[in-house]
Amino acid sequence: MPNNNKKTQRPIMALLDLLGQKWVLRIIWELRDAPLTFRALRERCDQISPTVLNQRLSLLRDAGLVELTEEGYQPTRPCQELGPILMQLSDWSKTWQPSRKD
Amino acid sequence: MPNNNKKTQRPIMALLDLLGQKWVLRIIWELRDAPLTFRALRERCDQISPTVLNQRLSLLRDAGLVELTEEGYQPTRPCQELGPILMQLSDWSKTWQPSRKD
DNA sequence: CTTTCTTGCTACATATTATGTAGCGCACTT
DNA sequence: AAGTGCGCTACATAATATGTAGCAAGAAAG
Repeated sequence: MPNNNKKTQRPIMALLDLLGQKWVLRIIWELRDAPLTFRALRERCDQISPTVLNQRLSLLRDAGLVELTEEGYQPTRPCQELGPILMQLSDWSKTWQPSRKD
Repeated sequence: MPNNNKKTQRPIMALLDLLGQKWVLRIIWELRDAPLTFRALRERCDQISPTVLNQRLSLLRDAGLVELTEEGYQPTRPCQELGPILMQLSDWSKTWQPSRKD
C-alpha cells in the first residue's frame, strides 16, 4: 500500500501513509504502556492475524518506531514522543459524538 | 473493516479504527486549508479511485467530521480541532528519520 | 429547448491485501 | 527427553482497493 508518489516523500505524507495502514495506529497505541510480546500484542489487537502483525511490526521497525527487546516489542525513543500526541487524540475522541448532519 | 469489538466502543478505539483506514488521514489532511470538490480531492490524493473516496467520505460524514457544502467538501467544526493535532504530527514527522536499528 | 460543462457518484472486472488456522524451528525448563 | 512459550511462516479463502468508463443532475450559454 505505501506509495512512491513524489508528494509522499514529504515527511508528513510518509507519516500519514504509515499511520494510515490498518492496525498501525492501534499497535502503537497498545504499546504505549509496557512492552508486549508478539503473542500478547496479538491478543490486544483482537487476535489480528500473525501475518499482518508481523508485516506491520517490520514496517514499524524499519521506520525506527518500534524495537524488539528482551521484554518484548516496545516503542523507540522517538516513538514515545508520539505518545502525547496520541493522548490528545484520545482526549479529543471523548468529546466527539459521531453523528451525521444531513 | 471497522470492527464491532467491545474494546472498539471506547472512543479512542473507534477513532483509531476510523483514522487507521486507508486514505482517511490523508483526506482529512488535504481538506485542512480550503474546501475541495470531490474531483479536486481525488487529484490531491494521487487520483484515488472514486469508489473508495466516496466510501471514505461517507464514513467521515457519518462520523460528523466532514460535510459537503456549496464550495465542496470541508471539515466540520469538531474536525477542525483535529487540525492542530495533525500539525503536531507534521512537526514531529520532520524530526523523524526512518531507519531501522538492527 | 438543446448543447456543453462540471458536479458527485456508481458499475464492474481485476489486482491487492487481510483473515484464519495450523504449525515450524528455536531457546529454555523440568 | 519432554514440555512450554517464543517469534514467525505457509497457504487457502475472504474482504478491499484499483482503474476505467460513464451516468444523472444542475448550471450556463446559444
